[in-house]
Amino acid sequence: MKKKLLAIDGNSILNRAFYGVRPLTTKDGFYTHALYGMITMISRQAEALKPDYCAVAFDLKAPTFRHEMYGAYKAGRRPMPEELAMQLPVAKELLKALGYSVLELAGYEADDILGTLASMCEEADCEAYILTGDRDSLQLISDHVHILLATNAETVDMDEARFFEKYGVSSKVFVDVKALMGDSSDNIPGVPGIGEKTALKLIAEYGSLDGVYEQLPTAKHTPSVRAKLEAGRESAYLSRKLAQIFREVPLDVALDEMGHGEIHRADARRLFLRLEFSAFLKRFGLDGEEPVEVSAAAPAACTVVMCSVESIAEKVRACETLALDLDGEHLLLSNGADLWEVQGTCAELVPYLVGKTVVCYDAKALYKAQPGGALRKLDLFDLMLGAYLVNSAKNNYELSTLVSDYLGTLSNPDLPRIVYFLDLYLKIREKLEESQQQSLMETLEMPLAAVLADMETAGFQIDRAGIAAYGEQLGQVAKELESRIYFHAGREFNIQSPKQLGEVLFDTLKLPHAKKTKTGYSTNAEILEKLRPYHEIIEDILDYRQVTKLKSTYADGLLKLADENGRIHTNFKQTGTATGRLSSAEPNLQNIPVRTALGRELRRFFLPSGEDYVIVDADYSQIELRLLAHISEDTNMIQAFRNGADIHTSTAATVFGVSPEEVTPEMRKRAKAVNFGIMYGIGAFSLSDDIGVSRAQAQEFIDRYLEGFPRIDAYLKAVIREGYDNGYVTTLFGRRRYIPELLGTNKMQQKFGERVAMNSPIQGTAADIIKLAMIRVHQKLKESGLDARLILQVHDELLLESHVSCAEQAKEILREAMEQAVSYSVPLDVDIHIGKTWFEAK
DNA sequence: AGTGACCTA
DNA sequence: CAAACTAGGTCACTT
Repeated sequence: MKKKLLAIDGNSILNRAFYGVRPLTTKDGFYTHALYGMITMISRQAEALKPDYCAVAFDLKAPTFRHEMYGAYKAGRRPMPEELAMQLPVAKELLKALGYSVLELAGYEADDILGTLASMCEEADCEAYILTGDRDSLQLISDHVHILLATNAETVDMDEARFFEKYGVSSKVFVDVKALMGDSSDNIPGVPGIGEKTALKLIAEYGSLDGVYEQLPTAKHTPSVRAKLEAGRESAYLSRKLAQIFREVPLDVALDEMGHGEIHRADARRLFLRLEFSAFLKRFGLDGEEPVEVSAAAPAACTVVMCSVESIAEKVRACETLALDLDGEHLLLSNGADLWEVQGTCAELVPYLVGKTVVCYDAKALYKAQPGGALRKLDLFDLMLGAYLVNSAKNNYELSTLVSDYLGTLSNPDLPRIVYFLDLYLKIREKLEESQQQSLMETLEMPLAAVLADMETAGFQIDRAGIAAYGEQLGQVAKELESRIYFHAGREFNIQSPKQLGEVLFDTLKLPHAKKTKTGYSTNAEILEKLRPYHEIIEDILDYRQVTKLKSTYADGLLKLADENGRIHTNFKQTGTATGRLSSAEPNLQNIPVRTALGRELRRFFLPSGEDYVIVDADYSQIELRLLAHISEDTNMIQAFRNGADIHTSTAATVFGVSPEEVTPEMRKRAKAVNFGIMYGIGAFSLSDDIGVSRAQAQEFIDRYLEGFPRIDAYLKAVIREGYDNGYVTTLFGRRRYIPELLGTNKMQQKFGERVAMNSPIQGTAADIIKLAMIRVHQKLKESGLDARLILQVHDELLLESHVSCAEQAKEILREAMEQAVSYSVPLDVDIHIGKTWFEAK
C-alpha cells in the first residue's frame, strides 16, 4: 500500500467554513464557526482517507515573490474580517493538537507549500490528497496528486479524469487557461476581454498558451479575439507566472517528519472546551475526566520583584511604554522584561510615568481605586476599551478573553494579569491603527473613563423613606388587585407565572386565545390589551403587573443598592453595547420609569445632594433624526430642523402632500411613527401594528416617506451596501461596528443585519456626540470651580447636581458643551430644566 | 441558565 | 410557515 498524505489549504478551508457556517460564538463572544466548519470538513476527509501524513499550509501576511513580480497582485482584496482573523491563530493550535504539521513560510503562499508537498509525494511514490476550496490548486493534479475540492455542497475528489470531464483540457495546462482568463480575486489580469469560456476553448484547441501565440498569425480567430490576444500577450505571460504554483519551497521537513493525525489529547481537550465544542469532545473521545492543563506560554516577565520607586527609576526612564496594574493592595509595574511590585503609593510612582504610555486594564476602576487624581496626569491606554473599539460586538472583554482572542493562547490564572498587558497592547494598538480608531481611543473613550469614574463615585441621592413608603403603597395596591383577580378567576394561582396565568385566561375563562410562544400562551401586555373588553380581570392583571414591576424592580430594587448615605452608584459599562452607547447596571438608572404617571412618581425620590442643591436635566431634542438629516444630506429635512419646525408635523406635510397647517393630529402621529421606524430599518408589518393601519397602507406610507425624502432613501441603501461590502459600518467619528449577519446566507439574519447597518451609524454617532459633550462638561465644570457635577447619562440626556447659587451658570456650561459638541448641517437643540427632584427637572 | 415580561432612549 | 423596527437591564418563574 502506498503511503498517503492529507494536505490542507488552511486559509482556503477556514475561509470557506467562515462564510458557509452560520455565525457561532462561545458564551463570551469568541467567534468559532470557521473553526467548527474546518474541523468538520477535515475530520470527514481524514476518516475516509486514513492518511499516514497530515499537514496544513497557511499564508502569512508578508508579501510573496508574486508581489515583487507584480505590484498589484491581490490588490483590492478586502481585509480578512475581524471575526475570521481572530480564529486564525486558534486554527493553527487546533490543527497541531489534532496531529497536523503546520507549515507556513514568509514569501510563499499556502498553494506553493502544497505544490511542494505534492512534488515530494511524487518523488516518494506516495499519494497526495490536497483539501482546498480554491480552484487554483487544480493545476497540481497528477497520477499521485488528488485535489479534494470543497464546494458549498460537497467535497469532490478531482482526479485527471474528472478534471478533463469538467474543463475539457488537461490539468497541466490549467495555468495556461488562467493566463488567458485571469483571476479577479487575486487581481491577476489575464487577457482583458477573454473569459473562462474563450480561454478554455483556445487552450483546448491550441494545446497551451505557447500554442495559442505560436499559431496566432495563422489561426482563424474572430477579429475581436485576435485583437485582444495581440494586445494582451505580455499580460498573459505575466499572468501565467503569477498563477503558476511554485513547487520548490524550502521546507525544512521531510514527509516522514509530518504529523500523523495523532490526537494530542490534553491540548485538543483544552481547545475544544475553550471553544465549547462539546460534540467534538465526544467525537474525538475526549469527554472523559482528564484534567485540563493550563499550558500558557510563560510571558517574559512573570517573576515579581519587590522594589522601591527610586530603585527602578533608571529602568523606567528608559521605557516609552509600561504596564500598570493594581492587584488588591499591590501596585504592579512592568516594562515587559521585569515585573515589579512597587513599595509605595500610586502618587509617588506617577511622576516617573508622566509622558509615557501606561497600559492598563479597566482604567475606570483604577481611577476609582485611586482617589486624588494622580493617575489623571498619565497617558493611559486601557486594553478593555481598546478591544471594545476593535470589536464592539463581543459580550465579554475580560482579560482572559482578550488573551485568548489576541494572543491565541490561554491565560494562566496563577500569573498576575499584568504579564499579558504589553503583548496585548501591541496587538490591540495595531488593530486600532488599522481601523483608524486611535483618535477615538485617545480623545473619547480614555478621557470618558475618568468622567464616568467621577460620576459613579458621586452617585445619585435618593429619598429612602419616600421610596419605602411608595413601595409600601404599591404592595397594598397589589394585594387588593390580587384578591380581585382570584375572585374573577374563581381560584388562587400565581399571577406572575405566565404559564398559570395563560391557563386561567384561556382554559378556565375561555377567553379568545391568541396562542403563541413555544412554552404556551402569550400573555404579554399587547395581547392583554386586546382582551380588555372581554373580561374585567384583564385590567386588574395589567394593573397588577405594573404595580409589582414598580415595587420589585424599582422600589425594593433601588433601596437594596443605596449606600449608607442613601446614594446610588450605578455602574456605567463602557463596553456594554455594540453601537457605542453606554449601559448602566446595578442599578440600571437608564430605565427609570417615565411613561406612566404612577411610574414617573418614582422620580420624585431622586434628589440632589443637599438642601441647597438642584438637579439640572438636559436632553438633546430629536438627536437621532437630526443626525439622519445631516448624514443623508436631505435638504428638506435639514431645512425643517434649521427652521425650528415641529419635525413630525413637517414630515407629515411632506409625506401627505399638504401644508403644515393642514396636518391633522392623526397624520402627525403616523409621520412620527414612520420617523422612528425609518431609523430602525422599518418594516411594513411593524409599522402597521404601530399605527393601526393595514399592511398595504403602512407600505404606502413608507414608500411616500422615501419618495418625499429621496436622500434618506439613498443613504439607507448606501449604508446597507457598505455593510455588505466591508462587513462593518461606521459612525461619523469612525467608530466601527461589525455586522457578521451580513456575511452569511440566511435571509432572515441578513435582513436583521441590514437593519443594524441602517441604525448603528445614527445611534452610534449620537453616542459619540454625547460622550464628547460629557468630557467637555466635566472639564468646564472643573475649570470653573462651580459646585456642580455630572451624575447621570441616559443616552441623549445628561444630569447635573448643582448648588442652587450656580445652577444657571452650570446650565449654560451644559448647554454650550452639548449644543457645540459638533458643528453639523443641523443645529443640535438641547432642552434644559432645573428642579428640586428629577421629576421636577424633566 | 433560559424564558417571558416590561422598563428606558 | 414564521417572523415581523434599534440599543440595553432586571425581575420572577421555570427547567
